[in-house]
Amino acid sequence: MTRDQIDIGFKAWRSFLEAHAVVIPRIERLLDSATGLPFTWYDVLFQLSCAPGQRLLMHELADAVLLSRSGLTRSVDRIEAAGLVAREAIPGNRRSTHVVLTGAGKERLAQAVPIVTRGVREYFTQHLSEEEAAAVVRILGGVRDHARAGSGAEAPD
Amino acid sequence: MTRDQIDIGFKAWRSFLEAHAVVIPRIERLLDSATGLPFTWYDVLFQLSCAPGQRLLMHELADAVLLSRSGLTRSVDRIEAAGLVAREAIPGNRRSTHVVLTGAGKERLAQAVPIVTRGVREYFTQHLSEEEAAAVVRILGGVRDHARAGSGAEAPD
DNA sequence: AAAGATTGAGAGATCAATCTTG
DNA sequence: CAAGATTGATCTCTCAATCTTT
Repeated sequence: MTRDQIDIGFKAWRSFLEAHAVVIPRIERLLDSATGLPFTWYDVLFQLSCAPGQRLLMHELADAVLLSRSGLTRSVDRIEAAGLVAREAIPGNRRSTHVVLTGAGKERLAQAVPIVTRGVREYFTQHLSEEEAAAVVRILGGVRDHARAGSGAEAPD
Repeated sequence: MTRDQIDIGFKAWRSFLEAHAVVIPRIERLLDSATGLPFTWYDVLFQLSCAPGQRLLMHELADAVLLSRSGLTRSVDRIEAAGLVAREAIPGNRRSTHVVLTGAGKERLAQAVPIVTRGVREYFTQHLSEEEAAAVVRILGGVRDHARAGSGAEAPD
């Protein structure tokens, strides 16, 4: 790796960190002021809505929403207390639990989706041409996949 | 914006979120196990080391490290208690404070830099060609700059 | 013993309110 | 009053340890 590559690589890294640090709070703020929903709650509801039967096992949901197992337990506690999801026992499997989207959860998500969609477009996709979006998918998708697979000994949880 | 653009834009957004969610904990883990330093501490020390006189005002530092004002106050409290930075009064300006890197802070940073450099390379820049890194700088840098500038009414702090 | 999920303890972050200085 | 920084209250996350089921 040449000197220039090191420099441009470092700049890419900082752009990545800074874009995240700027965009995420903007979208959280937008979502909260419009719906009172934290972004992490939104992600839980959204991932459940994408799943068949609108339900997932706790550990499947943890993987989907990019949270640790214990972090998800706390989060689901709160979202369940708010009535937007429910834990359901699974017949014939007493060590796993399903998390299901409730009717109230669906309604709340339906309010939130257009807000988030607007925020993501305004703060992120608006600046990307189709080619650039494809480049981001390829580049950052590759980063994600390699980091997940690589050096398995360092996997969390 | 066409239908395909919406889809690819959404995929780009998810890749961005997921890459961050996977890579950051990996690097935090690496840094912590090698030096005992949290990544946020590292960033504070690093930003100070880049500044002339190795010192910055609190609000300058807050901008540099991508943390809220109050978040930085707490963080500097802890780092100062550990002896790695010091607050210094500014002659002729009694409402601002300088944060300065101490000798111990420099040593600690010197240990940490190669670790972080290695982690960033392993989990991030390794997968980027020079062209791709330049694309990331251009694209995500643009996202960052527009989000910072745009819709000023929503700026935090 | 391993998988799935939860809990206790502790650290860190944010918002809104406050204090001080200019 | 505005700028700079801090504090109080609250929320959420993570790690390590634990409990239950297979």
